[in-house]
Amino acid sequence: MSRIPAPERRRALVEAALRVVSQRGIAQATTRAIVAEAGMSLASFHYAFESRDELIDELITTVVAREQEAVLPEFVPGGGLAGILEAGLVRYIEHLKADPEHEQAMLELTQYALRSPERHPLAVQQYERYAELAERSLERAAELAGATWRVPVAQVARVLVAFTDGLTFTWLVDRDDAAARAVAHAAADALSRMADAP
Amino acid sequence: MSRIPAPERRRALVEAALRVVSQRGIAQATTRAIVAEAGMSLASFHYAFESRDELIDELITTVVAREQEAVLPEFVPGGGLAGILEAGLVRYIEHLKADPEHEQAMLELTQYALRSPERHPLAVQQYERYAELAERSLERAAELAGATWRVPVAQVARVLVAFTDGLTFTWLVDRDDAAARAVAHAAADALSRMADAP
DNA sequence: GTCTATACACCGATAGAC
DNA sequence: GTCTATCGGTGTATAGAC
Repeated sequence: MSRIPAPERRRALVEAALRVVSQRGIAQATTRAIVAEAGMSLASFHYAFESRDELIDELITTVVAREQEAVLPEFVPGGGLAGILEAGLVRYIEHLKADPEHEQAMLELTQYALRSPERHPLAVQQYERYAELAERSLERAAELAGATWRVPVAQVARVLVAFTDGLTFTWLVDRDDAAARAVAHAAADALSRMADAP
Repeated sequence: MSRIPAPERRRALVEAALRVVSQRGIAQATTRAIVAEAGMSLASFHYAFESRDELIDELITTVVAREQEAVLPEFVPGGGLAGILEAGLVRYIEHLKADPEHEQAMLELTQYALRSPERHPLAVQQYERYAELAERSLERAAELAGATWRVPVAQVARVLVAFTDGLTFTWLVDRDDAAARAVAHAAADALSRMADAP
């Protein structure tokens, strides 16, 4: 393979690693599996990265950094705040169904990070990022509904993250769409009660 | 080591495996680590079990079978259904704080099971069991409050399981007790609205 | 810089002495 | 039945030819 600058090679390996983790799980994401996915030789890996751990760390930070707001609230005429939130959560469910492996990979990476003291902060960062994204969505939702958050939005955001996590985890187990929608409905209801309607 | 009947040896190995998974994670739960924890030789393992996979399967089924109702609702005078549910969830948080590694182990075992088609049914069974336990708690809570579930209890139970999972996962990341209580409060609120007050 | 070949540790599993 | 010793395989990481 021709000469590729190290940063580009790192990016390619991170992308390959994400695909392997998504498709086969973190336990199967060995350096050998990753370089095979990237179409590289094993030695190239250790030219670009010090160790497998270094790659996993970069994988987590990369994938978290580019995480977008999954729940973009849209105006739902007559739905009120609860309706807007529920629509957002239903859209998240669609996103989850479209790429379940990605969400499963994220959960696995989090759990992996939780197991080592050095990596635990990565998981914390990850969830701070999630909370930040949730906060922005909640602010926009309240704006659309003309409502005001009674509880600090940051606090509401953490509840939303927890609800989303639970929804994701249980859906990954049973793949029950109706149950997921019931969770979305209940969660939207609970969240909307943390705001004052206009 | 003196002669131990096979079933007893299996039990001892399952208990050792649970301790290893709890303390170090499933990735570190190798047969060698497990027999060391159990104080046995490596060969004894394969006398009691065909393979490591067989042990993991038995670990999951055993630990799920003996799972108790974590949330035992108690009567909270004047609290109403929401108060009873919230008190139950707060008690679950206490349980989680008392033995975080156990809940983390359960989540890891579930995720591990999700990754192989043969084991996926184990995860489904696990969550059916959770839902069953949740259902009983919800029935008792409604009874205590003199309320009636408007939505089928089985459906409410699944929402409760999802909320509990999300609460667990996020708390394991940030260890933020106040945030967990906020989730408990919101969840109890949402659940109570699925019932008719007397 | 990139490869093949290999070092070395540890994995699950087993053979064979007792 | 229980052990020690070992097998074959795979993991991460590296040496050395090109």
